[in-house]
Amino acid sequence: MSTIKDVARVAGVSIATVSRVVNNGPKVGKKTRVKVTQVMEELGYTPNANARALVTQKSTTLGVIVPALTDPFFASLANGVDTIARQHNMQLLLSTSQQDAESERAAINLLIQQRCHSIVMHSKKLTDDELVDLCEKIPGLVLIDRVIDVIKHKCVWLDNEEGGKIAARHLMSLKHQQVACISSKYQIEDPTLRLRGFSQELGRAGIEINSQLIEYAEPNQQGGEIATQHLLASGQKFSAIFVYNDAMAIGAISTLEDNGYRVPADISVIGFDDVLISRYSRPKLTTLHYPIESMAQRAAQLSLDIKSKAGESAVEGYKYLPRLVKRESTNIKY
Amino acid sequence: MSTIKDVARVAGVSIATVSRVVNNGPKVGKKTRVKVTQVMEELGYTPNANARALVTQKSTTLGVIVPALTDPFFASLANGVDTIARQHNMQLLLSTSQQDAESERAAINLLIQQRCHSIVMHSKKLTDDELVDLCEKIPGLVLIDRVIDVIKHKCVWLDNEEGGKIAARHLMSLKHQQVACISSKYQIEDPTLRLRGFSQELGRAGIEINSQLIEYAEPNQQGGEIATQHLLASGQKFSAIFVYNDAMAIGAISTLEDNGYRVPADISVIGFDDVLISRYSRPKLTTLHYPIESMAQRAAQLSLDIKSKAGESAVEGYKYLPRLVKRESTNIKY
DNA sequence: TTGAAAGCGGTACCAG
DNA sequence: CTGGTACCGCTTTCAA
Repeated sequence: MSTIKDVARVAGVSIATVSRVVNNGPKVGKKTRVKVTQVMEELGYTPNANARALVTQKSTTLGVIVPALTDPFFASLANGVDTIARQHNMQLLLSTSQQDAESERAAINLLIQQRCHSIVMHSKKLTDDELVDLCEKIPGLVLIDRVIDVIKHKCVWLDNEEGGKIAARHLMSLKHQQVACISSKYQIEDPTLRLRGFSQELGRAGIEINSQLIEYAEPNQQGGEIATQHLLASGQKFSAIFVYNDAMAIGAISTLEDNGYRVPADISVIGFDDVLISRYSRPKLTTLHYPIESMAQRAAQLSLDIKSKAGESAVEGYKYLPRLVKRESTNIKY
Repeated sequence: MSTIKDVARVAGVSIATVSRVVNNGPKVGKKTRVKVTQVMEELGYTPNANARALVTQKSTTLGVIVPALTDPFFASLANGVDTIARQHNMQLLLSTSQQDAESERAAINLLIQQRCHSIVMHSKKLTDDELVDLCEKIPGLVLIDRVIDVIKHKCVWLDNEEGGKIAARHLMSLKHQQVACISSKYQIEDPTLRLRGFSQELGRAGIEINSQLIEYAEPNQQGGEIATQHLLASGQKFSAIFVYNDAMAIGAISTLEDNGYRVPADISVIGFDDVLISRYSRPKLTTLHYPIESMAQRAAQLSLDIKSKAGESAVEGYKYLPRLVKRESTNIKY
């Protein structure tokens, strides 16, 4: 791989001049510029980003930390960050965090080693304190899908509680009175907030959720199936189910139909997230759109902005609202 | 961010010594080692990967080039590479190529700038010649989902033709005689090979595909729907459809059912790829598993191996076979 | 066992 | 407009 020196030697100029040409610097004679450019071509010269980063103390790399890419939700998140990265001629440096605190720490350390100054991190396992510390060390660190009050201005998150409320209003507008819920057995923030918003909003209309109609299960399709079996077995009546996420919702629908219930004719089902599969399911799933890709773009932009506006207080975190996507799995109760 | 010099100064040793400690180098007094380690902690010192890469001419980064991450197929590919990267304490450097030749070139150039020596590339737009040239320039470049004869040893690909044959055998074993095909309107290699294998194998059994029963459409759900409408409208009889990919297959099923046909009771449908949605569809899709994640791991490993065994001829490319995954969308013809 | 010093490939300032 | 040169942070001989 040829270096700037090679180019300089062959072109018969100094490395300083080559550097100017490479960076479109001013004050380079036209002739010289042409000559140097030509030699660069000949030699297939490409500047070494490491050397550049070293001397300029800038990185052309945008870091992302997600649990894994196999989950389409996180793939979309990474994709959103990539969109912004491309706009700035930067590249994604990806670190996966495998759902445990230690990996999350390792992931961020690797990014620090690479002197990646802008990072979008999805962290569920590190404590608030640890994240606050990290934010101090890395000014360009932005958290996504999480809010921590003291560093709100570096957070981009979804209002899960409002999502629950929207779902509740939707079902009520469809005249449903007896509703069931399927939540995640992992009592992290998201499911708790969604459920809380949901029941609060129902409560405001005088509807109380029968606690026998709340099931907790693995947040995947099978979990949805099992939870639905329990719901059915409970003997309680219900005309609609609010499900923690789309995968579970699809599992729920499948169990419902296997048991002779039509969706949405007999029972309405509403999911959450609006991931790819919700569009492919039959009936197509009514769900709450989680605008993760926009959020990721916003987070990436925020991370980049912090750097440029260092010191200014203009940069703000951002709360997103889920949006109801009415498809086919919910209907008015007869 | 503190540097090696800071550590050296505070610890009262030379930077050479600090470097030795960092790299677990030999010949460091125990006391010194402890002292230095402690100072590193205090200062929160992290070695600068750029500086290291510069002097060692090695990269701790594994490059991946895919069209985009939104497609779960490519997300899985990236994930496979990440798995290997993690095993080697490396990180993913991701460049997206947006489906056009120019972006693919740009993507790889960015990786070259970063002096990323191991790269797994999914390229459909660059010409064979261009890729062969690139392979020469970048020894660690490995192609995935593509074979080029001269550089076969740097390719990891799927035998699409065999996939078509397997599908054909499966449908024949189910007694289907009149089969339809839905292919992609983009006549790149994959659909062509799948279709060729499929019809060849049928041909061996004396079954010819009625050319009116071959439809070409956009390779997505909607394309599958439209193609199926055409098939139905043609008035031709058929009891099974071999579909180019799962998204189209799901579209096909949906149109079939909308028109009163039961899948698989009336018509069997077989897809290709075995992406996430095929497990979520109703009926669950019978399809050909495309082991993209294993393939990606293999490609990444290959890329890494090339570097270490430079010069040796041991490294070989690898052809993968798709595997039939029998689920619910195909059944014996009555 | 430790330190001094020569780079790795660039950038940017200062002279000329 | 161009060249000389002092670093950027680190690894790696070579001596001590």
